[in-house]
Amino acid sequence: MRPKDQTKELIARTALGLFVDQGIDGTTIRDIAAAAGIAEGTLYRHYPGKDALAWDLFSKNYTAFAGELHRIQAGHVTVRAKLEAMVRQCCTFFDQDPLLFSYLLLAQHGQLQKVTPEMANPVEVVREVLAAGMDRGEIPAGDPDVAAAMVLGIVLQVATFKIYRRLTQSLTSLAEVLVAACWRVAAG
Amino acid sequence: MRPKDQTKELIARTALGLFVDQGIDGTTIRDIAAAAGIAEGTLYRHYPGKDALAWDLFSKNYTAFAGELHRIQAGHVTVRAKLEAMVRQCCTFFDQDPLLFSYLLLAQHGQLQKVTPEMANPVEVVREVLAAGMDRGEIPAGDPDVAAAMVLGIVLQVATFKIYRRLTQSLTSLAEVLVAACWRVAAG
DNA sequence: ATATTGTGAGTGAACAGTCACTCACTTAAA
DNA sequence: TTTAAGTGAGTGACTGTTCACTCACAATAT
Repeated sequence: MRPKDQTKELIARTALGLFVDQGIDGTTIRDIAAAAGIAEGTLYRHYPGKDALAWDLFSKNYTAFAGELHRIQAGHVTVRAKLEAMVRQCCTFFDQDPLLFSYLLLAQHGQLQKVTPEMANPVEVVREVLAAGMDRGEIPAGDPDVAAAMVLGIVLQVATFKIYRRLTQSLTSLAEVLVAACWRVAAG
Repeated sequence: MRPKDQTKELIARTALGLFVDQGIDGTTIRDIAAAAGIAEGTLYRHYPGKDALAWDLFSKNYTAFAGELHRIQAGHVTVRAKLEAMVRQCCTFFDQDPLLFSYLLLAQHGQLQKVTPEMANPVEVVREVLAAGMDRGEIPAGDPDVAAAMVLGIVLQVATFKIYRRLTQSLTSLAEVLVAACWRVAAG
């Protein structure tokens, strides 16, 4: 018998991989159990069900990432520095765990409706940084939601290209280009 | 009895709406038939099956949009003008048929693997425009895939924010901001 | 030291529900 | 009358989930 936490982690990682390349609906409990080398029933010792597994995988990592972004951003003074730090953090995250990053990006469409406003949210962190910068006059005033969308779009679409193998470089190696682009967009 | 084409169009539009707000896997043939006010069997008179319906809906509109982008871009000389025309076309498309735009954006993840290289592709159109501009020295040389990703990201993420009602303005009203941002990113 | 009991992760056949799809049939246009 | 669109109960495959059971191990009693 495996230690309990180890089995739960095995299930989580196995499901993550299958969810990313077959989709959540396209992945069955039997798929996960077979790939993890456990019985179907075992999965239910650790998770209430498939939806709960998918949601757990999403919400825990989504809020954790939001928390990291918030913490890292708080360590800098200027918008420019905050933005740079956040973009670099995204790149590092992607390169360290592309599967998890892909899942957060992919699962959004299905899970985002369950995200409550009080949950820590990466999008909100970026928006707040830009909104504060506009208030302080560091960057030109404008709609902070639009600015946040554009900045996020630059990073996330490059990540998406990597996922679909349209790009082969590491995101970290592109960090400078991305930071520069984001800053140009934000600084107007 | 309805004319054949009219029924097929009714099925297509109804499916489009359900696919966008429940996902393709989350939408059943019964859902589509009920919403369209037809019998399940009727759907099979017009489409070979559910997958074929989803693919037809995606591929026809995806390539049609790519074709429009290509045509519109060809009507301008400078990269700057080509880019502006393409961005404006995206905005117009979104505002005129947000449901269809959402579907193309959403269905990508599931259907993109069926997209063959010889199919007309909006992403490729943008990439080609930027690559040509780099060759001609109109914009600084760089990785055209990265540049295409950043430009696309700006427009698509703003569209995504609109879909999730994080933004309320029409995309057309944001066109100038988007064009300016895309140009700043492309022009380095 | 040895025997007994309790624990809970692991199992997989069974279950009830849902799905995409079929087909014998009806309806109505040509 | 002929042709084709429209119908919806029926079908079999597959789904998420359950549950009675196993068994390695730890705690307790002897």
